Amino acid sequence: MQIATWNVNSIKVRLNHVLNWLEQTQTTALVMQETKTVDDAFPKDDFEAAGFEVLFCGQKTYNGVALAVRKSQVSAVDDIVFNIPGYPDEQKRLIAATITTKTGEKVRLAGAYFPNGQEVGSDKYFYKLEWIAALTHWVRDELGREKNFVLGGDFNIAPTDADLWNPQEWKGKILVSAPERSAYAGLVQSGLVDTWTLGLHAPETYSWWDYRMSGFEKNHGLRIDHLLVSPAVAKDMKDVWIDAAPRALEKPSDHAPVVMQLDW
DNA sequence: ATGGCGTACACCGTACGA
Repeated sequence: MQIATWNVNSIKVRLNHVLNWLEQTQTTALVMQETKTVDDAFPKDDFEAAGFEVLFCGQKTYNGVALAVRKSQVSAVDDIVFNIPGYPDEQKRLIAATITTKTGEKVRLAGAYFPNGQEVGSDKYFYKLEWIAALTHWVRDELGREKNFVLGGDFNIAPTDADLWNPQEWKGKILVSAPERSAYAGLVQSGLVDTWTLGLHAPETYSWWDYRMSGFEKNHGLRIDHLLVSPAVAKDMKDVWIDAAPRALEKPSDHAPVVMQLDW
């Protein structure tokens, strides 16, 4: 069983990339961010025709999240959540559901699009920190309820300097500031395992590259998309990687999928 | 210091991203 997260930067523009990638990789469940479309315009029929059940929580122009599961491998999708319970928010940034596989495994899967924060000290920055605090609170509750839990998404945080191609230029800035990194660590410490720390990875492996200045060709990237899992899931994890191939296609998203393979 | 590129909305440019 394979679970992945991908910031698609517009589901309408990226629809064929996403469906082709799901077909090629045979991924079981995918959470998507920055769908950038209202629910009425989400390409639901295209996902269903490709064999997926899809849930989505979107808005005009910005943000928006979705979750697709392969029907041939999943028998039930329950307890759907749109946005953080108890944290009223116009911005659509969280989706979750409990998935039961045909082999009888049950996993709570959440997909998150963390606020970008724009600039340290800005209103958007404080919203980012507040949003992460609310998410952390919710995750703690969820972990008490379901032993198999996966949180994937665009976290908009590079956890260490090894996750930046040019750490000296990012020092103290948005995506790397100490309060953001500390919020990331706090989220992990609420009872999750950062899957990236379980494997050996080539250095300079990133999940995002700027469209400008040939960022991808030069591998001038950041690693800001992550998969965090409960200990029970970590125990059955076989591998985790970033699939940079879709970033090399025509009209790519600026993010690449992060993928994890489970022993299920 | 700025913009460089891409997307959305809808102006014929602005907001936003990371």
